[in-house]
Amino acid sequence: MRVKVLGKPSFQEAAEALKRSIAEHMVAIVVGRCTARYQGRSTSSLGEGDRLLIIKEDGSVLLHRPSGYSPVNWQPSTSIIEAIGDSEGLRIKAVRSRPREILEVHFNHVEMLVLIGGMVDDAEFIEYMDEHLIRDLLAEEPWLLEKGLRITEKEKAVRNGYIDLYGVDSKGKPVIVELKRVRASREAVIQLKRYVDYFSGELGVKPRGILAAPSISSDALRLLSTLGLEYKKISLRRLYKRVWERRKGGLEAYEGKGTTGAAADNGNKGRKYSEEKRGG
Amino acid sequence: MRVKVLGKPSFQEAAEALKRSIAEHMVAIVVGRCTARYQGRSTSSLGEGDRLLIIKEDGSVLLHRPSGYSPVNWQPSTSIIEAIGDSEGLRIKAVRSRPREILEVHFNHVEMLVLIGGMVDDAEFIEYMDEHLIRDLLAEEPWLLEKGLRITEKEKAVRNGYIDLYGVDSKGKPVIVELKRVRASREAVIQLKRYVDYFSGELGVKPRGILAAPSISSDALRLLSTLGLEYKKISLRRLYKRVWERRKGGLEAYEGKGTTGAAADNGNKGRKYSEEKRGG
DNA sequence: GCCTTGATGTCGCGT
DNA sequence: ACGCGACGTCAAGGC
Repeated sequence: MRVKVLGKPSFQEAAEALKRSIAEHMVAIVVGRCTARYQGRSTSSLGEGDRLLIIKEDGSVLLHRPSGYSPVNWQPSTSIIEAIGDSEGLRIKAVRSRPREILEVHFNHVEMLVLIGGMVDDAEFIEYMDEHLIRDLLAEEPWLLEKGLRITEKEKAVRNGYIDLYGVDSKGKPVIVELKRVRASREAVIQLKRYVDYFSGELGVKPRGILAAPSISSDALRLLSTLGLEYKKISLRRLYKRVWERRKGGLEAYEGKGTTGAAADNGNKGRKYSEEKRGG
Repeated sequence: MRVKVLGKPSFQEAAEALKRSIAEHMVAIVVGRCTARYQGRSTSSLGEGDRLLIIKEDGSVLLHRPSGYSPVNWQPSTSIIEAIGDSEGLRIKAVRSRPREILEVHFNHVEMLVLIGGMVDDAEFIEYMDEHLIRDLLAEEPWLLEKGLRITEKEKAVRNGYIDLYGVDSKGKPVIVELKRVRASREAVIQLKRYVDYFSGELGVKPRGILAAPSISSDALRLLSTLGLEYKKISLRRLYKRVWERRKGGLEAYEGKGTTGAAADNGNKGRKYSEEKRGG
């Protein structure tokens, strides 16, 4: 990591440094006073204020105000970036082709410029208990959802979208499970309804529809019963514990999806889960 | 704006500086090598790498990798932040109470620390052509949507949600308009269907359902016709031009919603639009 | 490329 | 606080 700091550079100096930094895929931070204009999917204009502009290695551009989580203006990684410095100020223009979007940031004061080269970050980001992992666990251990339930397919593609879990209950009735890792809203109910409708129409059989979530809004629950669907409460904490036990127990790897490094797809997409334990 | 830069500070120095910066609501940037752990709504762990940590005035925490739009880990503004520096490293812990979330970032190398005090940013952020503005324009000038259409209500609350525009067509038939600023997908069609169904059931009258959007996916269009609903293409560019003309023409203010500064709610929420011009 | 879904989504508004 | 919908959502995965 090589860091270079320019304090109160001239606009020309700043522009030159930025150009080099962009060409060499460095990370640049501009601290100063600016305005911004955006045109593309929407149109916005931002008055003058003190901000933080970050240009990343891949050309992502983030303009941050002194407060708040989200950038006030930005450009995703696919953008082409220009920096122009003249007597009037430092202009940074980031253009994206598809969709066509232009972000222009105009600094009339640059307090500081930081250039960072050679940042190395190959590390794996592991996320536990995303929906994917919950789905895999419940596919392997469907009794956590309901006694006697047998799951035959995960992420089953249907015309309408994707069914999280599909299977058969103890009485031989088909079951569609829609999974949410957060409180279920009306939207989730509607999503489930869609899949159930598809099956009713396509196969002539009305399957049970189960919405599995840690909690559900009262409105959603009401709608659910109106539509003849079911709610099954799940405990993320309990599922997480179960995943952890499995990993310790040396069963199959439940590593969670890594954004970098080895993926943990255990490749049993079409596998049938024949044995149903009654260990609950 | 006061900026202070510490190059390769000791962990203790860095922690002290950060504590001060947090207490005084400054903006701080840490450049260095770190790992991170998060636990709360989800759980994640991030291996060692070179990153950018930003702590804002309101206590927002953003941990950015050298690439990509979104932070790899973060904490929104409501968090309480601790900084501890010892021989092993610099630890930053950001805790949020509701929901309970903890983010810990552990730097084993600090390349640079930047502290920025007194950032001033009161500027207004103006966004043109969000859905709200389009809705207001079309409510005022419904002939842009269809000749003879009369809009009686905006954002009409019904059991199912909110109808963007509600009115009556030239033949006296009720019309429900669902508006999308972006390409309409199947979801939008389903949303519209819901409202139409509500009206059919509740009032015993089947209204026309119009999906107004700049474009529509082929699947969504197919579904739309199956359901007996209509698609009306709108041109954002044209609408934008119209808004601009109105503003220039000195009609009512169409300022777009400002996140800071004066809001532009022209307060005609329940207003009826009696006159229908046939100027199209 | 289009389409669909998930997300620690975030944000803003209304009740 | 919850509920709900928009977002320049972003990002990933299928086709």
